[in-house]
Amino acid sequence: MGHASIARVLVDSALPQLDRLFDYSVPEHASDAARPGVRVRVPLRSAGRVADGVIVEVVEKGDFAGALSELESVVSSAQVLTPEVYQLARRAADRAAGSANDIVRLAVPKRQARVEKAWLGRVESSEPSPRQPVAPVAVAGYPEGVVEDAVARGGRLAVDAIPRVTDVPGAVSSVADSTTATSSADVPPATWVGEWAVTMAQAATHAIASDRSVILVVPDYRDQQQLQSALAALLPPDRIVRLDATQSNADRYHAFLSCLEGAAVVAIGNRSTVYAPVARLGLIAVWDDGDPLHVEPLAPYVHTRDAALLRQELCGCALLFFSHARSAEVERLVEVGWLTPVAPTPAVNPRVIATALQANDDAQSGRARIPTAAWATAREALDSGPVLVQVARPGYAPRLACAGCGETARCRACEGPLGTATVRSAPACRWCGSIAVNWSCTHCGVKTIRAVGSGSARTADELGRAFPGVRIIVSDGDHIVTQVDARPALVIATRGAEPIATGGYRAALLLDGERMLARESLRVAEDCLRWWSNAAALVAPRKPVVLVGVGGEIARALSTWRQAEFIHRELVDRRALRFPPVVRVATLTGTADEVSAAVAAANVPSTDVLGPVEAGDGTVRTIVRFDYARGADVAATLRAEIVRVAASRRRGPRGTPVRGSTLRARFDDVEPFDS
DNA sequence: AGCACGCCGACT
DNA sequence: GTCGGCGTGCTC
Repeated sequence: MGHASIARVLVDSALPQLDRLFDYSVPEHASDAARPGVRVRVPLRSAGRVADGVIVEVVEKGDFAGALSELESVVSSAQVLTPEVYQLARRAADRAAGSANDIVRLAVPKRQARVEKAWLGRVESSEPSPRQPVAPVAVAGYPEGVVEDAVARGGRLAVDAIPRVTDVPGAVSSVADSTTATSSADVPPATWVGEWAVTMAQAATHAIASDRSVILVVPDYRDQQQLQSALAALLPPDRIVRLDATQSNADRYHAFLSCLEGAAVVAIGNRSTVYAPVARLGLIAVWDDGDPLHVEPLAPYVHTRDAALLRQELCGCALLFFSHARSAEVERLVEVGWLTPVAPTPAVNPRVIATALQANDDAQSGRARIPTAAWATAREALDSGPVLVQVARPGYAPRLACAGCGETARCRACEGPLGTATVRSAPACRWCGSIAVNWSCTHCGVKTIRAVGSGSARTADELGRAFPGVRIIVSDGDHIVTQVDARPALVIATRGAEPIATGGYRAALLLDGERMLARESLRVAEDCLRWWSNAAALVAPRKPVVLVGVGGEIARALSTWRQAEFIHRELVDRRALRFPPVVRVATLTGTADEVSAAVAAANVPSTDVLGPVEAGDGTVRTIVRFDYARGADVAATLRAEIVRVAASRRRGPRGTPVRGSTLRARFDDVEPFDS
């Protein structure tokens, strides 16, 4: 043995020009240890240092003509970067004009030497203990075999979730009987979950039963809890691997390593879980891809949905997108035939009453924040159980204005808007938190403030007065309640923070719809439909969901439970305007010179160049849009510009940095369209 | 990034 | 003559 070999190494560097493989010769003594996927240390001559890296492959003959340096050392024998995940990182980075390194950092958690040693000791010393075979569980509530077939053949579906809550047998039941609402601080297993979680768990059993792994991605930890409870009822614990942000680094790294053991497992977690190195991937399922928590905030900003699509293409696994209200992106994929839509059979439609669509016999109350019909619904439902009240914003008065001129009251220190958290609390800045003392209006000098609008706390106050003796539970961003029991209560929640009620809510009031729709954003309608649909799905069968103050197509879409038709029309509108996701966009920031050079290189018609606009700090921002067919080409061109700018970035005379920034590109970010 | 290489102005 | 400025290029 022992013939000379060459290790191809991805060097851990933030420099775009180093984001490729470097060849190193493997010294004789390291020839056993230098296996693909292991972490190594390598010399980088011109940088004059030793860099961290990962071996991507070991070959006999590399393609580099010059003299090779030797690997300095192999850090450990754990093969943390699998070939599949490397391919995915490379493709995802290329698509986003970013670095594979940045994706690898998301995909492979930082090494925890202790955890790794313990794991290696266990895995290398003993035979893997065989895991119990798993029986597949039929996917209930859908046309027979449709979801199962997709899992078996690597199909791609957009699944309309069943809008119901359901109890999961086998979970700890004390929660349902507890007298106080459960806070996010102590996280019990959910006993009642959205039925979507059960469907996803059932689909997962089919992959595991045929010895293939599953990746389940959810936006946040409350969704994750539901899914975990649903999974725990169907699969043994050693088949479930949790990868989430609430874990300690050590737990997270251990979970990551356990994916590498080779058994078919279900990896469950938030967005970066889509890169989990599970063996024989058979299924990726994503819950509610329209939730903004699926947007990766770290460069190169690859969305869970896009990473999932790439990985599906790479490995041929099944891919399922579950939601109550399809995102525009998934709707587009349905319309181009890439995803097949699947709906529950029989259809399950919440009973939605849109006050603005009703024959209006009392016009006055139709304009009230809580019209009489909604009061009546709440009053009646409160006899039998909890009632959900969805509001737009937390706090007491989300906005404070000058009593004189009506301008928004702003913080002296930072210009942030003032608000009050409770009835008694003093006005404080919502950005920096400083208390506003001796406030006076900068426009007219008046010294008194008045409250505008109602937050969750004020709504709770008002409802508490209207329904004396009724238990009030508030769940908002500051304090999220995950579960409530079946006894009567008014549950006031900001959108997205709704607890799950045992047996489902007896009614829901969706307030502030008009205000939610007033936000200036490309996705308002889509987001609102999603928030309302997700809330409606928490209500018990045939119990009323009252949508207050919103009419038109969107109200009709919710009340007929035909969200896809609404999103379809939304896409038609965006097609006319050439707005995403009908086209792709890239947001370019940097100095004026850099950006204009990049725009020129991208070679899109001038009607598809939006900008430049000042972006502060001497930088500008330009958006270019282009068709999907040009995506690879535009990304490669922009990447070349980024590398060129980074490589030629120089100091001006006297060593002062002559350029304040470098060129950056961000793909498919719709926020710039919001203004 | 960091470092070497290289090509023109002031100096012992 | 050559010492050293920083513009340019490369990192296996």
